[in-house]
Amino acid sequence: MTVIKKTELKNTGNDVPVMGGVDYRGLADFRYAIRKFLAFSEAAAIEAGLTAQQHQALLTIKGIGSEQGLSVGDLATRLLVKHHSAAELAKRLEEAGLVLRSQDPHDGRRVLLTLTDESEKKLESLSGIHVSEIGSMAPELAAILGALSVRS
Amino acid sequence: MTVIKKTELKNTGNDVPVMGGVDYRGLADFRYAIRKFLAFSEAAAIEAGLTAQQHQALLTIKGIGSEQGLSVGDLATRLLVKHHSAAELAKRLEEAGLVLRSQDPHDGRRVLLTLTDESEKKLESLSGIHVSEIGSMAPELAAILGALSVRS
DNA sequence: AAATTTATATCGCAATACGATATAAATTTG
DNA sequence: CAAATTTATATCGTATTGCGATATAAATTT
Repeated sequence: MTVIKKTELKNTGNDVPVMGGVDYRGLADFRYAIRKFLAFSEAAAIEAGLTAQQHQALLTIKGIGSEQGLSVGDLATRLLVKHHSAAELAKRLEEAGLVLRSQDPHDGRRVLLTLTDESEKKLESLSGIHVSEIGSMAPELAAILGALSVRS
Repeated sequence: MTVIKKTELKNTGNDVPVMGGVDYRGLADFRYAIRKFLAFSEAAAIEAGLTAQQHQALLTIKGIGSEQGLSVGDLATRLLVKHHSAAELAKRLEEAGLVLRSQDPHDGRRVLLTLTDESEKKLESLSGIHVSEIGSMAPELAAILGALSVRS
């Protein structure tokens, strides 16, 4: 692992980092891109009367669940949170009238979540906006990823 | 805006969504990819004795800052948080011995943040791990982005 | 020199994910 | 087939963290 003094490879612009050095600028740019997307997304969700978490839960239920819905456990798996965190999220969603809970007929322990008409509409609208935004940011993101992957 | 009954376009596998429909599955996959990356990153940071926020702050200071450091305000801008949230983060970083604060000689209001030797080492190690991980996930992410961008 | 603007800091609050724990249904086992 | 174990969800108290409101201090404008 070659360590080079930072004074020698300081990024003062869009320079390509010195070979062998760690591309801190590229990594920082990648984070910034992710944060920008998440900030955009949260603002859109809030605008629609949802929290960012609620929006993502709805999207997961709709995108990953079957016709019968998605279980709380599967929601947790997909959101990468603990099962009881997903249970709490599901409770809040139900209280807000955004999901319906139903017992899985094949397994009484499981609770299946489905969207309501209201959340269905909100999600459809939000999803359109998001596809557009992702389309706009994709080239930049691809460039960042490419630059980071070259010297790895 | 064409609305198609969900029963007609339910994603039961890796099917390409019906033309004109919203690609909920693709959007959900994109979110999942982001969450996986962030979860990986947080675990790596914790492993190194940092919180995810501290790690990202260090990366931003190193990747975006000049030789003299990065101001609290610029850190806030890049992390997309409010200025006082960045100030609190900076305070915690200093308490943890991960950054040094110094007054900007050209503007007494500004506080410039620089890494300590310890955080410099931690960041270098973490950054190497991250470049590898990003290299691994890049193809999948590109595929998801491509699929989402095609029908937009 | 006073007023305004800019940069950072402090305080109390709210949201949310977590660990520990509980309940209930399904599965395994003796 | 009943007891023990495992699996799925729910509840409670706690800790972290970002925010709004507010404060302080330095720079800039008037």
